[in-house]
Amino acid sequence: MQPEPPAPAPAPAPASAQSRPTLADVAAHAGVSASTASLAFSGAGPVSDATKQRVFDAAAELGYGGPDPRARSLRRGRSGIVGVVLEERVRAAFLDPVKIQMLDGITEGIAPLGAGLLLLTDTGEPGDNAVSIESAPVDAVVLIGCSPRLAESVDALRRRGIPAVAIEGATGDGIPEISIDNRQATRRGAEYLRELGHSRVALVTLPFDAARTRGALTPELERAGTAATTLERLAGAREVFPDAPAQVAGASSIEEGLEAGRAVLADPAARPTAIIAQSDLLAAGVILAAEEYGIAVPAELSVLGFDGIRVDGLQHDLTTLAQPSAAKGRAAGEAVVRLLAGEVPESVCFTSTLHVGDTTAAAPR
Amino acid sequence: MQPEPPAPAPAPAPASAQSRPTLADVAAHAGVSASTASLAFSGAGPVSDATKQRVFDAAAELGYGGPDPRARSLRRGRSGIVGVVLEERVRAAFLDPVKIQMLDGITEGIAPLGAGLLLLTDTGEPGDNAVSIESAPVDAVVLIGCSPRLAESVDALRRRGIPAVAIEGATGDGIPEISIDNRQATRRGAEYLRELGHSRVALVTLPFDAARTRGALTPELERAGTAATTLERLAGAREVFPDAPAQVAGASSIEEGLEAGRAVLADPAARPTAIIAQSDLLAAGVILAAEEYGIAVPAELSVLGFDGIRVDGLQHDLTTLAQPSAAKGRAAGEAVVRLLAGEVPESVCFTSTLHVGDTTAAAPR
DNA sequence: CGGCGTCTTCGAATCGATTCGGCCTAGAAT
DNA sequence: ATTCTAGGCCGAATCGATTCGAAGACGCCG
Repeated sequence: MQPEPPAPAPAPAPASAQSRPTLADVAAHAGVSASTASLAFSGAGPVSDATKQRVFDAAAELGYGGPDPRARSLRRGRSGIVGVVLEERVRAAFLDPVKIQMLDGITEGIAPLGAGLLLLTDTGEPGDNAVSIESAPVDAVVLIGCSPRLAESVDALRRRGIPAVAIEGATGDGIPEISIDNRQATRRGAEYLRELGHSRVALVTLPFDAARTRGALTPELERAGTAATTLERLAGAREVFPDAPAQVAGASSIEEGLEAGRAVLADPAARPTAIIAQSDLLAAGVILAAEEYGIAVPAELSVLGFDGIRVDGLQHDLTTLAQPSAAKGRAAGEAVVRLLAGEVPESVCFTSTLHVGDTTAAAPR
Repeated sequence: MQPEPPAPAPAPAPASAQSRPTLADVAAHAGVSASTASLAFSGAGPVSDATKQRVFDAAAELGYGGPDPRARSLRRGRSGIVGVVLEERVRAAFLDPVKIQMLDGITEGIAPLGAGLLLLTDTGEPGDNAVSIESAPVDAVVLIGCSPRLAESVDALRRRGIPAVAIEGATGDGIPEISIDNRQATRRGAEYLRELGHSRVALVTLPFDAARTRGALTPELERAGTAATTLERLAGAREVFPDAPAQVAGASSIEEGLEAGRAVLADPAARPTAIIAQSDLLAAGVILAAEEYGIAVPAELSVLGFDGIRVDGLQHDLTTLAQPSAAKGRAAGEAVVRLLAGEVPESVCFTSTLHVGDTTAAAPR
């Protein structure tokens, strides 16, 4: 045996490699063709165990970390990533338990895909090299509470042939939509309050527009409103209490509910006997406001929420319209799976159920 | 003018296309080379406005939705995606305000990259085609509170040459780490309590292990603990109160804090005068437990938290060790940016500040 | 001992875009 | 009028892996 002085590298150290080894390098090192090495890694084709082992050994020796996902996704035409488009900044979305439950449901729904979730925000400008909704390596996207502004992005998605599913957002473009019966549910809740004898009812609503204008609801704001969910729930309440005054909150949070609640309850003379809040967090805030004023809930004031989340720390069992948030997310995820399988999932409208807790009671005489 | 029966498609409709048009198709349609079309889209090279316009027109006509991000990322070697590795399931992570603030900070930190955030969970098995931490098209990853189990994943990252940053998790592998002074901060808080005259102090801690074992802290559990943060904060408290009993919560939530608080405060005889909770949510739960027992906070019981978040709905200004969560996230994001720029960012250890609210007071005589 | 079937392995084309060096042409300078 | 300069555009190689049809080897059966 002769020495081999020109041998580039001994073996264990990937010293010679300027850059990372590729599948081809591994194949060469293992003495097989690139195709065989590929088969070995993907586990698909028929490869003898011996060969497979040889390939893995070579990979280990070269410090090869597996096939490059970029190349793989180019060739396969799939990236294994599902985009989630939020209309707010990440922080805002994550503060809303309903959105979180939906996100969780989505992850559950797309689990069979083994796909990752890419967070995208729908904030105009696709910067220089930014990964926006228009240029993200996603196999499909879930639009959450999408605004009208999304229209062009939706268009881009269609051009790129990326299937989409919308949650709580009418895109009306052949995109399957997952929604709930906002209007009917609220009406049912309102009817329940009427049955309890309430007639002086006030509303605390979610924002109407992107500017999150706060304060008493004005006809102008109501007309200019773009938030579909807010409008639908409002309409449902108005079907029962056409003249109920409404206070608009700036977001769905206890803090905002507290503020709105203070505004509504400030004047003892004009005090309602029941408040319909458009979310549980708002309702929780309203209850705190009532406590501040020494108003007993539900004896003196009934409070109705919406969502059916467990408000961490609230000492009441909120009467609320429980919507299946996680199920919505799961349905969206499953719709994505079907879309990617070439099927055409239908839109789904979930039903909310009235959960009677201890925050509503017969109207005080 | 004659009718054109055999004409495949007029122009606007991409009817003839079996599959989606590619850049090459657009280039051909515009009468330029593929390279020129590419330059036009990327906006980089010198292309006359006229040519550029011709390319865009052709694209519009063909219904071309822009360069395929998969191919682009293969060629460019970057995907524009940053992975965030959470050790829990998505839902769990999103329920923790601290994590959310960090996520938000991360998005802020990596903003100059224009990159998207890919949510990854570190749950063992990289399923068949799953996009796991081992095979995701990410340019870099942020490890959040990573457990020892992550070791092999970290190894895979190194092999694949993917830079990583760790938040609150000792990886000790040349990975820059963003952390806070858990131990010293807790010690400072404990010292403050001692100065107030407290000596009967109990602890309510975060989980020690992945199983989230609840209950009174046993020496075995303490020894087997793998959660660095929990252990550090515990050590800090023990420096001042070596014999303080500890109750372990199953997670950082008000609910868990409430339960732990009940356990600690159940026996009137063995009641402490102060409780050091390892998170604000736990502290909030403890306060609720105190209220249940009719124990006045802070007159009869002082409660110290950790994190400095605003607990939505809590009627107290919590005395707490405020950590800069968002700043931590931002620092991690910035570290990622630097890593991708080829620099070597250093580890950063943030300092928490003692915020004195209205939940601590001198120890009752 | 030869034909045939099966299990492996290999070649070569392909996915879609980017990029670098070179070539061409028009305008400017002398 | 000729040469120089520079802006524009094109060709061809490349990124790294996957995939399908075909070729090779081996064992079995007649």
